[in-house]
Amino acid sequence: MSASQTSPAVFQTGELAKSYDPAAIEHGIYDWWDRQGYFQPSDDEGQEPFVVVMPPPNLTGVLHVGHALFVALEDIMVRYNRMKGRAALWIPGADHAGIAGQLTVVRLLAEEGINRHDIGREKFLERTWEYMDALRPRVREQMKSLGASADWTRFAFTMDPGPGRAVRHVFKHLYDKGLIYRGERIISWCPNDRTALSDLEVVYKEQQSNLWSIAYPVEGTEERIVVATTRPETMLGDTGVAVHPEDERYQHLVGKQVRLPLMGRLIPIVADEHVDMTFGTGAVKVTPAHDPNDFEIAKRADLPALMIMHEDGTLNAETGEFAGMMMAEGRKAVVARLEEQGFLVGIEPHEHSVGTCDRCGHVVEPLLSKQWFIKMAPLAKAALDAACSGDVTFVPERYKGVYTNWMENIHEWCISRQLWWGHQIPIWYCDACGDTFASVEESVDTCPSCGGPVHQDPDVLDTWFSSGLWPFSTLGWPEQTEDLRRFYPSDVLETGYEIIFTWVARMIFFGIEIMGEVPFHTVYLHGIVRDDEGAKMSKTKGNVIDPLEVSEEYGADALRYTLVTQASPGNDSRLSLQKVEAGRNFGNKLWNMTRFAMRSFDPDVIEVAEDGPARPIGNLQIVDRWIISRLDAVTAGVSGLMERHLYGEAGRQIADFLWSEVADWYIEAAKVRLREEGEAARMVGQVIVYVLERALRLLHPYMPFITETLWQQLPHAGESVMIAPWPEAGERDMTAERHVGAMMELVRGIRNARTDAGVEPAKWIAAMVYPGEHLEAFEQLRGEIAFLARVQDDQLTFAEGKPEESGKAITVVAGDVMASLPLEGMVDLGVERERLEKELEEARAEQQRAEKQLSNESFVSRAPEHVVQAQRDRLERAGEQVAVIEQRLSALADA
RNA sequence: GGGCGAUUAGCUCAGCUGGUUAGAGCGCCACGUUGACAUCGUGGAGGUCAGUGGUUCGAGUCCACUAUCGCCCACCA
Repeated sequence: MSASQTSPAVFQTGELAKSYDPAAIEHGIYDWWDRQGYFQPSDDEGQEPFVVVMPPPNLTGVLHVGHALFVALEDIMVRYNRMKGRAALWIPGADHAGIAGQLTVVRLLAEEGINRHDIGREKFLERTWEYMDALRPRVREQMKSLGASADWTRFAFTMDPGPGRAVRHVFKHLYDKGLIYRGERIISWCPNDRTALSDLEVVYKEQQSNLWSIAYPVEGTEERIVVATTRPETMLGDTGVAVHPEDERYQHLVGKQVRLPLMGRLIPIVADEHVDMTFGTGAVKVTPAHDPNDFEIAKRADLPALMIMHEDGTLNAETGEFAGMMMAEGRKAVVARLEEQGFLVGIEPHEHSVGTCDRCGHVVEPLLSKQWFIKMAPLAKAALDAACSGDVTFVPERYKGVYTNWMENIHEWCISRQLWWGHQIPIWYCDACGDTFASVEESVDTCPSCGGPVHQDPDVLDTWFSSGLWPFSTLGWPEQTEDLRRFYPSDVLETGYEIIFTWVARMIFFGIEIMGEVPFHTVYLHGIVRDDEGAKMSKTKGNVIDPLEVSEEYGADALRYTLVTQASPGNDSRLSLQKVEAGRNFGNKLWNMTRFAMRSFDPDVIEVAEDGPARPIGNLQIVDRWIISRLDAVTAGVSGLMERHLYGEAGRQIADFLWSEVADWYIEAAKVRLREEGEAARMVGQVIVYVLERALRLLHPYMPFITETLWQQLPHAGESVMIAPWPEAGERDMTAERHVGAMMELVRGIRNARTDAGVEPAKWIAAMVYPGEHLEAFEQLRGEIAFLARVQDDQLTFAEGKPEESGKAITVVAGDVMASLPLEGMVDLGVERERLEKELEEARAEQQRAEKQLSNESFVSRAPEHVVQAQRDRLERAGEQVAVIEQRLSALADA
């Protein structure tokens, strides 16, 4: 079956539509690529793999514009490396999203009036799977519509059997090694979601609150000791008061007891170094079960921990009259009662940060609880070394510091969650002998030690546990698969800077611990895409830009191009529809350039070599040599930028080349020879096709759909631009660049002068040009110069020397080239004088700048020769300009 | 309390290893339907590159400090 039979209709050559319609071309191409098998890496062992593991989007909704950004960036990396001849593999996937996932389904059920506890765990999980299964293909389709060249045959979901098995193996490995343990400590508890959270799932928010001072009567004395707190309700759980051991104000009280107001129980006054003598009264209440510091103090002073809260955030029976109130309610009631009984001795406004749940926003309560933890110190050490040694590098580099700083101050990771949706902890308890053991089996029936009945720990793992295994769990680990052997470690991990800790760090230490090797060598970080006013996009604010709507209207190509080129690595960016529109306009420009090319000559006469249209040789005009040289310069520059991950700059340079050099100058100049037809036209065609085809290859990673469509229109070699080789840069032709540069300056100078003199744009004029060293070149460029500057062919003359006319003419000074435009009857001498005076001022300023530089002795002796020479040339040219303009001005004065 | 980033044209941003007169898109002004493109073309206006000091022959670019804004981290009762 030939490619043309199955290829999309838009590939059929023929007249292109007058304007670019992204929707018309983007549908259909993707499936064709897929059918061609381009998304899968070749089996060729000779090809070095290039692997990117996609950050798996949560299966909780549709994609947002942040997803579009990572798709664009990663796809650019993957397509570029594929064209470079690497066996490119981009592994797509999706995440079950733990709390977020469960919450989504809980809300959905709530709409049906169903509470998850009524239907039970099993039924709830069934519903969750239904939801996720329905969403999975949608997310996949959305990424496809953005052009993601990912290998869908390797698509992975964190809750699939493979990744699930990896989770159990890693858990057992760490458990048996003593790196996972169960312990009772203060954790962050979300009363709304009724689960423990890790430090990273708590978001601190500054809140204006109060600092309440409470007097605790010291038993057996008349004294009262005053403590300050931001959470007065926790006093119900106080089991002590602490002061600094060296605090002279309180030394006599240490060892005595206070009677806790409202509760009436006696609690001791203890000394602890942790207390800050300078803060508040220097005495602090100790609530071991609800504050991490207090818990530590209590451990040292051997104070009991008293829980005062239920898991739903209500005060428990220990709190007496306050039982049943929510913590916030309890606060008001406690304060009121304290005041009533005369224990409240002060309230002052105080700003402090309150922990909230990252997922639901509810205030988080510190709580003593028995949870599963990972001992981080040993894992962090290796992960830190990897960054310090350069095994893992960061783009931009500054994030290395963010990462190492976190690794150096790492805390234990609480991995158990009191949820239903997620990987159930593979720990089993024997009901007979009480044994606790980890198992890699999905289900265990009997205790391996005594054969008694067992039950599994009901909790699930933090969703980031499975995400942390992603670089190898997606490749089949713990099975020693062919994929694992060939594609681990991956090359670049591209993601948002906001998940360096939650995700990137964890993949690094898991990778090193489990695989013995870092999971990737480069971490590329992107920023947040904000709205055009710099605000984060959110559904509640109503400022979200839906990437799919936008790409439907302006094209996925335009969206991708815009997202990537408007941003720089690691920085936030602002997106607006206006910007995407500019991207679409660029697409239209490209479309019309190709359209012009294809209708200007017979494609059959274009010579095509093995790797594409043949590089034109032989009878080349200067402009041809110029544009090919420019293409080579851009190719080299862009390749270098790609290697350094400067994708935004690379994209801008490609577009800039196409628009302001190929379209604005080469194609315009080419019209002259295209009129001639025959061999001249054929040669121009060869050059245009060569340049366009190569530039389309450079642009392809950014705008895959339009480049494929247009590439198929042009004479080409191979099936698809997607698998065409990345262009190699040839030698530059500096001579051609210099001459054409001078020509461009001259043309601009003439156009400028025409405008200033008020010459009608349509009028063909006469010109006497003094090309200096460009004489020979300009003779060759005569037709182009005449056409571009709108000078009548037979009225364009070249002369040696400098303009000396005294008649009614306009003098043009353009770099080292000058011209005189005799415009009999059209020149307003006053206007011309004014214009020349302005030019004279500029030329003199230029002359002075060069003089100043050259008069600096140390500049001449210390700057590199070519820099000094450039100044000398500049001085000479400015001098000539000044002379000509002065001569002309004096001639005008005589007239 | 520590750390990081930003500050360049009216707006949004580039400017990679220091080197002529600092660029782009959008917006603005004037002109324009010349055989690809009005989703366009030609020309133009618009910047003491936040401030101060330093290094250097030379600084938007490197260093130090300051200011403003933003972000991250931290067991700030």
